[in-house]
Amino acid sequence: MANNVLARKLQTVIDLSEDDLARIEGLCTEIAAVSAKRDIIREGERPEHVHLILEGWAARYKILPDGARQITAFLIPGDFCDLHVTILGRMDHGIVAITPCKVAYVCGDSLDRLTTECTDLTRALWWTTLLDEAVLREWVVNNGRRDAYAAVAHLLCEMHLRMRMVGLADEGQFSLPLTQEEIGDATAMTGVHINRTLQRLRDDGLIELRQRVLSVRNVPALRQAAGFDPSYFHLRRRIAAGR
Amino acid sequence: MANNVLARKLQTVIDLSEDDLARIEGLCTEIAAVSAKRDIIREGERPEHVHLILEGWAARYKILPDGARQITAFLIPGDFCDLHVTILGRMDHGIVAITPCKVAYVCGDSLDRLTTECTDLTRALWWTTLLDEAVLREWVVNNGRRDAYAAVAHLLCEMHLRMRMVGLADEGQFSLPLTQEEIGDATAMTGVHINRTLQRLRDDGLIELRQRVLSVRNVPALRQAAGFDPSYFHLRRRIAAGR
DNA sequence: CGGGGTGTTGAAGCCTGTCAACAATTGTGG
DNA sequence: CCACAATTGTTGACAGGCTTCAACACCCCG
Repeated sequence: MANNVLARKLQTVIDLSEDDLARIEGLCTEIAAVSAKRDIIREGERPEHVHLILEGWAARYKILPDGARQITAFLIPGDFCDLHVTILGRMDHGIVAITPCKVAYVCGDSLDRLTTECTDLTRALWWTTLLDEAVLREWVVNNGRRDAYAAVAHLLCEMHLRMRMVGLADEGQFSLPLTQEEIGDATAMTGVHINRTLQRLRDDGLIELRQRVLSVRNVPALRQAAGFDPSYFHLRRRIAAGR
Repeated sequence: MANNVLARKLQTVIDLSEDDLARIEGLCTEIAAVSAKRDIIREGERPEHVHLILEGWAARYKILPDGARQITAFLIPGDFCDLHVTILGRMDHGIVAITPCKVAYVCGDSLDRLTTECTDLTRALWWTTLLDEAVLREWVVNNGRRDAYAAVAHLLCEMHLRMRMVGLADEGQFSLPLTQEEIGDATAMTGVHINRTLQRLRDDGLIELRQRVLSVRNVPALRQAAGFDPSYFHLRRRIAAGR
């Protein structure tokens, strides 16, 4: 398994040559540490670099006029924060570190060079963007048509699969460093109701969640409760399976 | 103003040369008519062509296990249905024609040729994809943190601006061929509640909606009620303004 | 050891859903 | 062009899921 999280993620869709691996590694030379609750990028900024999460969790969010917060994505190692800014120019939302993070500052030029020289890698980067979009569509469904129980279950299924994709989950257990309030800001509910919902998921024997570690007790049952169908990830067969 | 809807849309972000216009026109040679309520593409399909809406409205949607439908996007003239399928391969959702539509079947090869030969046009196509993503983030917010009144208002603001971008709205008035049920499937509410919400918007003097034509009586007030900030469209200044 | 953030619990209220009936509009076939 | 059917819009009463508010327990960190 590759050393670099981004490489591990891309390997879920294409095979990488030694040269590819070296190029990816070469993108991640400038690294910064961001402490928890600090913004990695703020709305309105025009960042010069593209930010790539190497360690820790972060969240995309929007703040509404009344002060409410909606998280529109969780970012885990291997995820780009702002691949789109190279074209759109300006951030239309903020990104905050949930845990302490290590973030790579990828220079736009080296990305450009990569996209002209390696068509396979370029396709894989396109894929990450389109995957983000597919995940986002699923979040619309989550906030729209699923009740609390299914929505929370679906979020857990998604994060489980994504953590597995980058080798950060083993046997149905992985680090989930979210407060109930943060889960609520993602699924559009209050922390209080997330609390009650997690209790039901626990009581039903689907999960265990202690000390910020989630254990999925019963993958098929959790997926069923969530109505989770991993095909929107467009993965090779093996990885999409529960374990 | 360009004749082709896609060209009009792209002109909101870049200037197009005569050559560019001709190339865009050249993409739209094979055209099919799809009648209302027919699927343009079904979930699971692997379309050979990329579909581009030339006339009419369509909707991206997902069906949940219990049969509920969530619309994740409305597609209007100038919108691509499945630019992503060239990379992801398989549709993870369906697209249905809301009104009778004219759809261009764009051949993947001619798109590939365009992307290797015209860097500006390629950037503009990237932009359309990234814009779709920005809109999707706003829909997560809509289904999550906005109440019925603000959510419906926001949807109307969005569609108004998008229709203006392709020259299909004049002076705060445009064709909105949606049933209240369809608006409900987009904003995650029932048709009944959409009905009551639209009445409130009417009573408050913000809109008029008759015979599938929406008149925005008071653009600033509607935007205020929605918490609508057009900056997520990343447009040139003039177009983003209300009229 | 103390304090701030986080998790937990209960009671009350509101927004939206559900169901059902009817009105209005649109579409269709003769 | 009319008559009928089907879809869409409208209204009311009632139910329910989630929110709000508030108090308290817990836990980790300095």
